[in-house]
Amino acid sequence: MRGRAVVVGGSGPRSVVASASYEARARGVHSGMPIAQARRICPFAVFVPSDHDAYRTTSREVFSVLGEFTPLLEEVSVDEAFLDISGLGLLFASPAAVAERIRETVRGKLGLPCSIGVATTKLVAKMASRDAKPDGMAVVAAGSELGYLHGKPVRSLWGVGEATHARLEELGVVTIGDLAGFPRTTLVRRLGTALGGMLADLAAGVDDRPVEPAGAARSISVEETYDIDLDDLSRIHRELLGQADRLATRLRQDGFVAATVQLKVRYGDFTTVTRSHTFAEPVSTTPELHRIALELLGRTQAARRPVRLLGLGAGGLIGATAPRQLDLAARSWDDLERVVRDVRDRFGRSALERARLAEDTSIRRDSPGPE
DNA sequence: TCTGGGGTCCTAGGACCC
DNA sequence: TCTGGGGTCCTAGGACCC
Repeated sequence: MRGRAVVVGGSGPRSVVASASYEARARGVHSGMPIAQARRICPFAVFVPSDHDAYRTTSREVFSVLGEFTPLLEEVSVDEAFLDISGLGLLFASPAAVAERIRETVRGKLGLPCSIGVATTKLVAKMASRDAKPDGMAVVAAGSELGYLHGKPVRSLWGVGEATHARLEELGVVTIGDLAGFPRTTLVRRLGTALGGMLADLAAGVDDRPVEPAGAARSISVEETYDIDLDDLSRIHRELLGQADRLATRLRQDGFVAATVQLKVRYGDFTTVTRSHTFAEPVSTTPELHRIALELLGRTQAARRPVRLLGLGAGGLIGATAPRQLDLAARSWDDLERVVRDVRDRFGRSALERARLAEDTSIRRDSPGPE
């Protein structure tokens, strides 16, 4: 397929383009575009389904190569990472030399091209890497960041999407240079504290975000868009059972239990609602997740309105083996008594006592356990 | 043209706590 | 009888990224 227009994505009527070769992109195909549209504008392209297992495997191989250069590696997606190479100064003649060696190694070991942007900040490195595509390298030397940034369109900034772009356009901001000329207070007022502040910084070339290796996941979710909208409640219940099962499997694989469960429903007209619930005791099993999903579903208009998409997510993730906080926020005296009994069974009679009795010196602390 | 799936982070209002 | 200030957590929606 080398040299041909190739479009990767699902085969269903509602599938979108996951990725496309540069030949296809030249014809106007891009990620997120409906496959049906891609077929219209590029009928002679090769259409192939995605193979996420293969991408995951190859991704690990590439990251493994990158990890040999530095442990300061932040994976952005399956095919993209930041590397902090500031510690490699003694081993290489220049940052560009590091980048060239990485490209050679990835090509030599895995037969894959890759593109690299080299710069002093994450933002500029990210933007330079786009300039470097396909299969190249781009360096923005220290000190030349502002000159590099200011001529570019604001939309090219990482963090400026369609919505923010539209609002900036209303302000007459076209380039990053325009943005840099705007008072920070105006940006904060119009765009909010976090976004306004960040854009003001980025436009000024200020970006001290460190390269951070990924921490634990914050949420896990599954979702599916149906080829034909669902309007049968029993079918919807069954779909949610399948999703509960998939979600439970992933939670178990990754070693998590979830404090929060979220249901997502997209109706036929594309409006999307979410309903969530947080529990004192985390959940993780298929029956639990399914029961909760049905409860949450009851607070939507699913089936009364046709359903295009269903999704189930888990948040508030806690390591499955982590010690659990006993539920002291008991909902009734019965519950409270049960908790007190449980605590005393585990830690001894003196582990818990009523505060009103606390001055009674007869209460002994006969174990070094929790107070 | 009719819009995937899996994530992260932010905002705003409200409940609740001290 | 009416009411402060500071904080956390939850919920729902939304923007953004690949």
